[in-house]
Amino acid sequence: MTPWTAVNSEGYEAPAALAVDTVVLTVRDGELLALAVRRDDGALALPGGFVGAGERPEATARRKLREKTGLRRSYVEELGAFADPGRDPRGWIPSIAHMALVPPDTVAADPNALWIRARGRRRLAYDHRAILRAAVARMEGKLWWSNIAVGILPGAFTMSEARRVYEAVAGLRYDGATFARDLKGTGLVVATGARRSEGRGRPASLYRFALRTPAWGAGHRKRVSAT
Amino acid sequence: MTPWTAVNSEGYEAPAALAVDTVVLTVRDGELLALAVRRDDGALALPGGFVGAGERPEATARRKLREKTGLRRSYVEELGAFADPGRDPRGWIPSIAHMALVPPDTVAADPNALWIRARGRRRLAYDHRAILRAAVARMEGKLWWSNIAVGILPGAFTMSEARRVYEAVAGLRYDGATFARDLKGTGLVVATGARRSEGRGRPASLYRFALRTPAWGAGHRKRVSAT
DNA sequence: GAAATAGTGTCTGTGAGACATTATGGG
DNA sequence: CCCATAATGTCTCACAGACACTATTTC
Repeated sequence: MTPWTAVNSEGYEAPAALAVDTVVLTVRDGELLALAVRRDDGALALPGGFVGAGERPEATARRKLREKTGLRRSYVEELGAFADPGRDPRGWIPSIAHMALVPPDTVAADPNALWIRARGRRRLAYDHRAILRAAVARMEGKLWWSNIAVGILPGAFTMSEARRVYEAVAGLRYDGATFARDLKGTGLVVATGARRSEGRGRPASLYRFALRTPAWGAGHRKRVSAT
Repeated sequence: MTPWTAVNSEGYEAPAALAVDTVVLTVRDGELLALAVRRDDGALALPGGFVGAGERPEATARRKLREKTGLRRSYVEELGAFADPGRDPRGWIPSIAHMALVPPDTVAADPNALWIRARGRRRLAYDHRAILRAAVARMEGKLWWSNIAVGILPGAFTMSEARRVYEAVAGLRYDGATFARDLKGTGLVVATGARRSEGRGRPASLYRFALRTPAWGAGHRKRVSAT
């Protein structure tokens, strides 16, 4: 295959296209999962596509996310640019990497899409393993300082549900009592007043995030260790 | 002026170019400063340029930094992509924004370059004010968790010098004794054993960063308030 | 009532912030 | 000698982590 090329109206070589690749993350059964797409040649890649002329890259990310999962209002944030020469064998194609967070019950609408372990060692096409690693690192770093988990947790959730998500993302175990105290202390969540019974045991109070848009909690001590 | 355009070999519209814009930061007289370049039309802009085919964007940033300041080995990190349509009137030109940190004695080699207040309200061309704001926010957020200040402080520095830089970046005042204790506690700096007399007062011990490459300190409490 | 899960109360170690005190130089 | 700055020591408050104990539900 001959690589794609482009020349601009000034006569200089230009990028052949601008791509967006998205790390779609969720938590299921205590594990951090990422969405991958099996290409025609069998290789796995992150969901992505080309930015259209006049389109914002985040809009491209949301468009592709909708195609693969059907979701319309997910948390999406930019990870950074991946533009090293040779990253895409098709030619000079910089990619703006994004990270999206989706609820655990999200089904892969695309038949070629599947969930893989975000911390696994699966091979991915292009430089997509580096992008995946960047997303996991970003997620770990921001978890306690923002309402980033809003994208994974449902509208109302129990402290135990939230704890399992936080544990999966951070790769740590938290004490239930301490976790609830600290998460409430961030000011990012509020009690709904409702309760939910989950099989055996005392019903749990339900909480929701005070904001469903990006926000930061008050200054709290960095979480470095856990039970 | 007619906008630049580009079409790739597949027949689709492509970006007219890939740009890099760099926020060059330093601290002088207790103030956080950024390098700006006066264009022919009189407007101020961040130093930047186009990424060459086969060039890594960070290499472009370093190349332009060298042209404007003569510096070769500065701390440079990526801020993110700025690619909204219409951000550049010349056409579809995404920009990979970078942040560079340079010592206070850096002179602007380019006669059109000047230092402006990073937190000031000067108008900048394109979307460069947004890029500048992103750089200041990144700097504030990372200061205590990394040796990012390595780019601004000289090879050997006193705790007072370091404190003035940290204060300018964070926009806060720190207690001298507490600052020294905490900075030493990060494990990012080591004492050289030498001392330096600065006019009146007891001579100060000199320190240097243990690493001059990007690194993170141990988990420490977030600095949210100060004296 | 037993088991399971939710939630409360409390103790402790650590570290940030503040500040008093001592040390050591220059004018 | 006086002043200025550096460095040390220490007190206190807040909070993370741990864990004992109570509460409320299902089986």
